[in-house]
Amino acid sequence: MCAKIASSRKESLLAAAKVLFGMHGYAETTFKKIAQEAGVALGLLTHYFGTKERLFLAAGLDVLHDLIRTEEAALAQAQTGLEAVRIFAETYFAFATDPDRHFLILIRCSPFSDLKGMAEREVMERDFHKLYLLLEEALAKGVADGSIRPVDPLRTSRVIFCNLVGGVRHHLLTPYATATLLNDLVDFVINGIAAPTP
Amino acid sequence: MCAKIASSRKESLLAAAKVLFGMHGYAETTFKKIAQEAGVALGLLTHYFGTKERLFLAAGLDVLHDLIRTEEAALAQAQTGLEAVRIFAETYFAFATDPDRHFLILIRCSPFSDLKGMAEREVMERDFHKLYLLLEEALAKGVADGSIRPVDPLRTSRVIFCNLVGGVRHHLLTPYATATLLNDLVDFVINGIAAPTP
Amino acid sequence: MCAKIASSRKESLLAAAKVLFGMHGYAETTFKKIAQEAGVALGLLTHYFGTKERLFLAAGLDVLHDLIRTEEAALAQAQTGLEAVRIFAETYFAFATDPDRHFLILIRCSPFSDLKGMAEREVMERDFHKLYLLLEEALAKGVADGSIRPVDPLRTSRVIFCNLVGGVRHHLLTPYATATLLNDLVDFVINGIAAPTP
Amino acid sequence: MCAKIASSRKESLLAAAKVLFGMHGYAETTFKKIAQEAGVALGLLTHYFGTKERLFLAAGLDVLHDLIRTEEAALAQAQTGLEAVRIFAETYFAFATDPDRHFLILIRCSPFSDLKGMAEREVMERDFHKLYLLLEEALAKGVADGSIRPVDPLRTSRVIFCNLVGGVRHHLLTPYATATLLNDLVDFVINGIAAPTP
DNA sequence: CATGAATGAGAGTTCATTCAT
DNA sequence: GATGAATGAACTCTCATTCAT
Repeated sequence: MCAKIASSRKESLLAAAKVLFGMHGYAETTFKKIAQEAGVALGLLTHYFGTKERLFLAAGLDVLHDLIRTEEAALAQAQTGLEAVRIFAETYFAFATDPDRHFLILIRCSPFSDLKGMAEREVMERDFHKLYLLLEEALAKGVADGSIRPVDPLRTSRVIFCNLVGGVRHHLLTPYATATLLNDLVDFVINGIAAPTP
Repeated sequence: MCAKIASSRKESLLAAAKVLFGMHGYAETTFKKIAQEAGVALGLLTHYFGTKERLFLAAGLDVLHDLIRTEEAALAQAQTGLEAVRIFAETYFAFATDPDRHFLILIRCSPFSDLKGMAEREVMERDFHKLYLLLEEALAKGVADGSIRPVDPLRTSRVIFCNLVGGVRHHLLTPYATATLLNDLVDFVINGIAAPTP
Repeated sequence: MCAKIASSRKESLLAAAKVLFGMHGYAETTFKKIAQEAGVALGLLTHYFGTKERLFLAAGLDVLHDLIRTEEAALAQAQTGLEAVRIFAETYFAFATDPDRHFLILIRCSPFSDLKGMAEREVMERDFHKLYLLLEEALAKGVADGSIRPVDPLRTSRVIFCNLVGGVRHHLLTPYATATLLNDLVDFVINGIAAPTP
Repeated sequence: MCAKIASSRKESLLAAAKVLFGMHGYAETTFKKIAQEAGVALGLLTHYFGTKERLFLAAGLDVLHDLIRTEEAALAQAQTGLEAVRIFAETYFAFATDPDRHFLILIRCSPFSDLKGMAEREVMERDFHKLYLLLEEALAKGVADGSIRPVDPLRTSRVIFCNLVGGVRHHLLTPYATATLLNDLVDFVINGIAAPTP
């Protein structure tokens, strides 16, 4: 029980960090606010996470790993490579738009974030790279099974990721997203890579 | 002469703000650093721009207006709608990757930025919207002149902008961009909307 | 056995405290560092010693009592009063420069230390006074046995202690000590008090 | 007048720092206490002195330079080398026991202090060395003019400084100083080096 | 217009001490 | 006895903003 209590305090802090960093960003989120939101003492933040930056990274990595696991589970259902790409994109958007997944924190500390000076940025970059690999594999598989045009998997994975990243940022941050934007992007991507039907 | 000196001081501050905000972000950039970079007195910042946020916005809007003017000039050369879309995308990327244009500041204060609490965010959103309109007009023109498939200009403009935004962030912020990414994106977009050739 | 374990834990803490307080001073030394250095649980510090100040004092007194016992044992060998004074000074310097004796902690919590606010300072002052008495007795003995000029034992003991304290601080803390300083001081003191040889 | 006001704020802080660092030591003295004692805003401490350590050093060096100037002025009156040594010692003690000179701060940040980790310790050590040189010169002069026994000036200067340092610490920090201690030390030193009178 | 000294609230972080287990 | 998670006051230092000159 001791372990459980300790664990729950740490988890409360991590959860509060995800919410507040996600909603208000790094600079606007203070230790005080996080501790109050989590309902625990201020000092526990340093106790468990060391520094603000490390907490930020921990919160982001937690969501990132969740996303990777979710993608892997979803991709297991795909029959063809083209189907895998569609599933990847749809799962990505579903995850990003589910408030309970706290994708916003990831927007703020991913390699796409504005935060440049972040120490241990490499950890985030390395783990984020795993997502690209999943997409690359799906593309290679589709080229092999004939469901996808003979494209370069590496270059095409980057092009597709631009669609995903742009879509999520439009949807979550701007007033410019149309109601169908995320669906339109999936269609745009699939049409762009699908093998021609004879 | 007196007015000229004052004006050059104000411009020095704005230029320094673009550089520093762009390189180090909002929170990391202080009045002191800006004043030192510009080589003028600290108090002039408040004198000319009021608050830090207003300076940030002024710097961002300056770049945004520059971008809009640049797009308008480039689009004047386009014959067909499809050509206009290509020019729009290429000009956007060329602007974003030209260090002298200080696009980075725009990344940090555009509606795609992580900064939510920004007052006067609407001003930025309103002016940014003009870019969307330019792209929408190009699409509508292309549909009309037959160079572009019969797509919905509004929805398609958002899809294309996702490609532009994702491309710029990949290129400027992450280690994942391939050497051909920006060209690949232009091709991907053009192929996705071009009218079929008989 | 249980008592032995407890005792060894307490002793580990005291030893670690001597080392760390001696090397880095009172403020720089934390409970965490001491517990880690000793390899025992953090809570045992309060358990055994109450407060940080009490631990500091305990560590200092331990070294002080060691010094007093060492002086007493050494003085037992002296034939004349003058010889006793010489032995006292030499023993003092030998003790202070032996790393295993942890004299540094004594420098930091003796009445010569900069630490003014120390509660229970009187305990330290009272026990430190015993050293002065040993030196006073040696001087009185020397005056009585004719080996020392007819000086006032009290006043002269203070003068001699100034030499000892100054010597130790030069040697341990500053870059100004010459290689022969401690020997020079013994000679200077002995020459200053020795009875003239006819 | 602008310069005068600014200067007086800075001087108030330095004066308050001397008093409080001297009375309560480095760790116990906080920015808040210094600013309150000086009657100025907290932020001015960083504004003028950068960090706490730099302020500490500035306060100590200010007193040290005052001491050096005082010694130099006093030594100008000396006829013989022996007289110069006596004047040096008497001036040192007079300075150290004058509350208006704030010698206590020097005790806490001189190379004889317990503070080891102090950055820029070398500055203090270098300037402190000038005192040793003054004493060495006096000794060399005395040896040359026959007022002092043929001693080694370097080694003897260190021995004498041990007397001064030990004397000041006894007087200022401990309850062991006799009423005549500082005079006794001057006599002890002079007797120890004076050339024998025929 | 121009300057930079002055302000003080608030930030992240440290740490002795407590106490439930 | 032994543990280390938990607490929160206090610390140093930052910085946008003000304002007298």
